[in-house]
Amino acid sequence: MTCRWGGDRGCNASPALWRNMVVLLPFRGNEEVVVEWREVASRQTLLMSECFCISITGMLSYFTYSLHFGSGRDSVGNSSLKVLGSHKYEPEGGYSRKWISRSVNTKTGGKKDTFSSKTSIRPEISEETSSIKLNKYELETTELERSQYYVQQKIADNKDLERLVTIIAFDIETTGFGRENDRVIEIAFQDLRGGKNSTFQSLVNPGRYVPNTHIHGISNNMVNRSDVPSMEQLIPILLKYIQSRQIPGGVVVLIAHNARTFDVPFLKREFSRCSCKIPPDWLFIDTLPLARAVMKSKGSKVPSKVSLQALREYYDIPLVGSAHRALSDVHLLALVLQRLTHDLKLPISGLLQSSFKASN
DNA sequence: TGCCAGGCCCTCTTTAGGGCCTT
Repeated sequence: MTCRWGGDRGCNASPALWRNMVVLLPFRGNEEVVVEWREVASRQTLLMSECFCISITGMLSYFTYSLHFGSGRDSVGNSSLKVLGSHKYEPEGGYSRKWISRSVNTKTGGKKDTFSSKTSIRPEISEETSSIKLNKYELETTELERSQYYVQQKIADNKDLERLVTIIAFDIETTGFGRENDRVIEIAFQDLRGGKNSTFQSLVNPGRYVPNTHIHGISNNMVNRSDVPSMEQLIPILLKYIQSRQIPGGVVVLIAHNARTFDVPFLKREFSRCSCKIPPDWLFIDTLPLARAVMKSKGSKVPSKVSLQALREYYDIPLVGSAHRALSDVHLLALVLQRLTHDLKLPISGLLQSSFKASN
């Protein structure tokens, strides 16, 4: 299984062949996904130009998406996505197929940073700082301060900010801890608003041996295959997924456990390796400091157990799926985040105050 | 032969040591 792009309960896409194929595989009983891979040209740059998705109200959903290798002058950061159709599954009577053609603008290159015009001045914060700190700020304004300022300005400008925020939990599985030598082998996202197309998951071909199968259960044979996309091939799809979830004029916030020192630096390194950059308007939040704050507020000694699995046990959240698989951990993180923000009485605006950018 | 991830946080403290977190 290599790709999932799912709805309320998640769907599963599993290309068994890399090119010229349509695959149907069962997922969670009645759910299935149809994936079609098409080779348009010999160039090995994957573009996702067509995406058939899906959708089914009620109990079942299907996603079909078509990927093809781009040709000509297309680039990784500029491609198009079309939602072309959906499959309706009828467990007792087979399929009924209904195709809908709908274009979605998914151009990813040259995206304007809507906050950039507000980064040069910051009077209200300057008034609160000492002269020494002010001088430091003027000389060494950090990206973190800027990103926080973006959010503060956004809150000030728009009282409906919370409606404009897209919070996406994510997780990666890798071949190890080293950013330089290790590689991502699985990645998953979940838009916490839920709804159709709210989850995305894919295995990633690392192009190297997987030494830590005992951790996540992802074996060498599962990912080092021609039908599993490499990170370079997957990045355009990730960008499209995130963009498809972003509300125009809104803020995308990606949340992970230990994001600041593991997931984000790792992701940043993978993007860099593929000559790509994480979009500057993506904000990140690390739930690890939130967990430490909760434990501290409860009187627990810090450091106490604040791993994702320890938090699952602390909040008495049942284990669903396999721990250390990206999508399972993402689902768990979404539930843990609810508890953490509840315990800390932290509204979205407060949560955003702890956000940072990948460039930090 | 030595290194082998890196950052945060706390303590038995202060500039070091060690545990925790991510795979």
